[in-house]
Parts: sequence; structure tokens; C-alpha cells
Amino acid sequence: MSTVALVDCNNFYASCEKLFRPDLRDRPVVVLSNNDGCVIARSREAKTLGIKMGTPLFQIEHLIRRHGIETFSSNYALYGDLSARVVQTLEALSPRVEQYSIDECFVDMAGVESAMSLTAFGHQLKATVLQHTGIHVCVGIAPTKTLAKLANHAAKQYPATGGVVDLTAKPRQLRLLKLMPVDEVWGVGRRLSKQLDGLGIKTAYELATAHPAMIRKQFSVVLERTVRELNGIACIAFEDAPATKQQILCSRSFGTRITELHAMRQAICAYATRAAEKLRAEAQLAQALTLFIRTSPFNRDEPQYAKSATQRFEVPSDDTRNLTETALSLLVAIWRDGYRYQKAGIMLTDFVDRGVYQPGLFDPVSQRPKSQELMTVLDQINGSGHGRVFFAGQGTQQAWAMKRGKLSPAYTTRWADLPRVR
DNA sequence: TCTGGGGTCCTAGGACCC
DNA sequence: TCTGGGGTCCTAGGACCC
Repeated sequence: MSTVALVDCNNFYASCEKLFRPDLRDRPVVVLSNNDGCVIARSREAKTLGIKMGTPLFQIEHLIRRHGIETFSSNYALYGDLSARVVQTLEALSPRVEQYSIDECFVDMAGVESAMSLTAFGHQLKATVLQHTGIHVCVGIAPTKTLAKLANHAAKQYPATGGVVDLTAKPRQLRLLKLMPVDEVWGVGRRLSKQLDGLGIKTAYELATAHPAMIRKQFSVVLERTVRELNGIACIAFEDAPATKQQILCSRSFGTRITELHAMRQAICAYATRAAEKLRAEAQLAQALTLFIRTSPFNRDEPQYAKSATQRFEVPSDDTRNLTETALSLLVAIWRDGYRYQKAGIMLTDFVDRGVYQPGLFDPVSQRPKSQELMTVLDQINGSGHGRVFFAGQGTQQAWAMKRGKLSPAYTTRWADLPRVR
């Protein structure tokens, strides 16, 4: 039987912001979404003050003033770099690590027990990550990913565990399952927990002891897998290599509403450019592009409009110019005057491997000579740190650009932002 | 006034085929 | 008058995750 550990960083974004600010050590800190819209991460102190995940900033202004809460714009350059350091540290300690999200990794525990106890190894992971990165993590150990998630939750919730919970023993599993509300289970969200509640299933234990066939019939195979995982039967495989993406999305709310077509064209150019960069980084070619634009669904008393359109390509492409051209032609088709647009996005789908793609004999010849070479140069310049080149269509005066009024320095990824020690 | 972004997987239903 | 059954593919929409 396999054993897996879930290593999860504590309050990751908030911890990153505190890392180079020792003055904030015991202060409440929250990190905001793009455009400084709502709270997406909270330090322990901020959680204690009752600030909920996803709360719009303007709704907690009074708490911020009263408690002197420190607020930060999202700084993904910083979080991404620290995340990579955490992963590297874990990889040095274990041969198999699966990065699940920016702040979580699954670690294969196979073979550990012949050398030391699982709990001891968990503490070693925790201590080493702290020493190498300054980031606190908790470790949950169990026979399945779903149970490891639950173990990790317990490690976070109960300080007496020292941040490491070994849930490989059946009696411990049952004890924890009985304590956990069903909505703490990985894969059970708001909707499902409400429906389960209607069936009298309120705890993780009650879900674990439900009949798998009944769960499959009433819900889906997904939840059936969850039931089996809670019983220690692994249904979700360990992913050694990150899977190739199936879609790439670049969408963003605007810093200020867009009312003019020319401004929307700029934004669409910028998003298409970014999407194309991501696509090339994946070494894929896209065969379809979807564009959507919409007004804010929160402004009930304003006229609402939301529309999307999809275009398939005759020839799969990763050329920024093709994607931009397609996106702009779709924009003309769905744009309507007279609305205050809040958000737009571009989705690329239906990929083929760049190395594998064979053009058909009767396909139209790509009208872009040297496309590959040009895009490579573009990406090299933009990735070099020596400045950026871009297509004129995205404009230079971007009134719609994202608001990030409380951005911290890129301490670890920009020379000019290196912290100084006096 | 102000409410994130980026993903995955599954299901249902329609079109179409033999 | 009688009007099958089984399969695939595609899309839209919903649920979940962090």
C-alpha cells in the first residue's frame, strides 16, 4: 500500500509578504486579488479578526482602520519564486514530488518507513523547508490523497500535533473522519455539502460509510472516488510529471471600466499576446480561440451585456499575430456600444503538440514566413530581463490596466528590489 | 465607487452514423 | 398501420479546486 504526504504552506501569500518585513511578524496581513478587489489570503492574525476569504476590500475598510491591518496587492513574482524554492527543497529530500498548486505538494513516502517513522520524516520536511525558505508548512500523511488532505487540515487546525499528522493507522482515520464536517473533504464544495446534508450526511465519516453505488447514482463518479479515497483506497494517482494543459486562459478585470472600442482593442491585444506566450511556453499550437467580454454582474442597475465567440483556425498556430488578428475580428463581431465593460478574456483550446504537428498536404500554406524564429526572438528578449518588445496594438497609455496600489517589491527576482540589511 | 484568475473533470443532450 | 438500437462526437453548463 502506498503512502503519500501533503505538504501545504501556511497562509502562503501572507507569509511571503511577511518574510522580508520582520516588523509585520505578529501583525494582521491580508493579500488582495488583482485590481485590489477582494481578500485572497490572510495571515493567522487576520483570520482571528474574522476576515473571510473572498471578501471585497471595501466591505472591511472599517476593520482595516480599527486593527491596523496591513494590505498588499498580489505579487506573483514573489510568490512564484518562493514556491519554486519550497518545491526544490522537497525534491532534495524525496525522489517523487508532485506540485499540486502554488502552495501545496504531494510527496511520495514510499520506503521512508525502513529508515525512520513517517512522523519523524514529516517533521524533517517541515524543518528543512523552514530553514531553506523561511516558510512554515504543515504535513498530512495518509494512504490516499484525499485522506492526506484531511490529515493536513488536522495538522493545521490542532497546534498540539506540531504541524504533522500521520493518518496511516485506521483507528486514527476513523476518529478524524468523525470530527470533520463533510465540507472539509477535498472535492466536496458548497453545493455538494448542501445536497449531502439533505441526505443526512453531515460528517466526513458519514460520507465515508455511504454506499459507493448510491453516491454514484445520486451524484457522480467523482464523488464515488472521494468515498473510496476516504476508505483508504487510492483512486487519484500520483502525477510524476505535470500534464500538458488542455486550455490556456488569459482574462482580467479592468482597473477602470472600458466604454470605448479602441481601449478594448488594446486590452484584447495585450491578453492575446500573453495567452500566446503561455502557449509557446507549453510547446503547443492552438486550433481554436474564444473571446469573451462582459459588464460587471454586480451592478444590477446598469445595463448588462456578456458575450463570447469562438473561432477555429485553419492551421494550428502559436503566432501572436494570428491570435491577435483572430481575437480582434471576434471583438468586432460581439462588441456593442453603450456598456461599461468590466472584464474580458481570451481562451485557447484544442491543442496539438508543436513538435508532432504535421501540416496536411492541402492545408493553406501559413502566410507568416519565419513565424517560429520571430516568436522565439520575441520570447527571448522579453524573458531576458533587459526590457520588453511588444506589438503596438496594446497601446502605451493603458487606462484600463490592472490596479495594484499596494504592491510589495519583487525581493527575490529583481536586482533593484533586493532587500538591504543595515 | 469598489467584488480575482486560472484551471480540471464530468454529465446531459443533440447531431449524426450504421 | 407499422417507425430500433447502439455507438461516437461535440458543446454547453455545472461542480470542484487553489
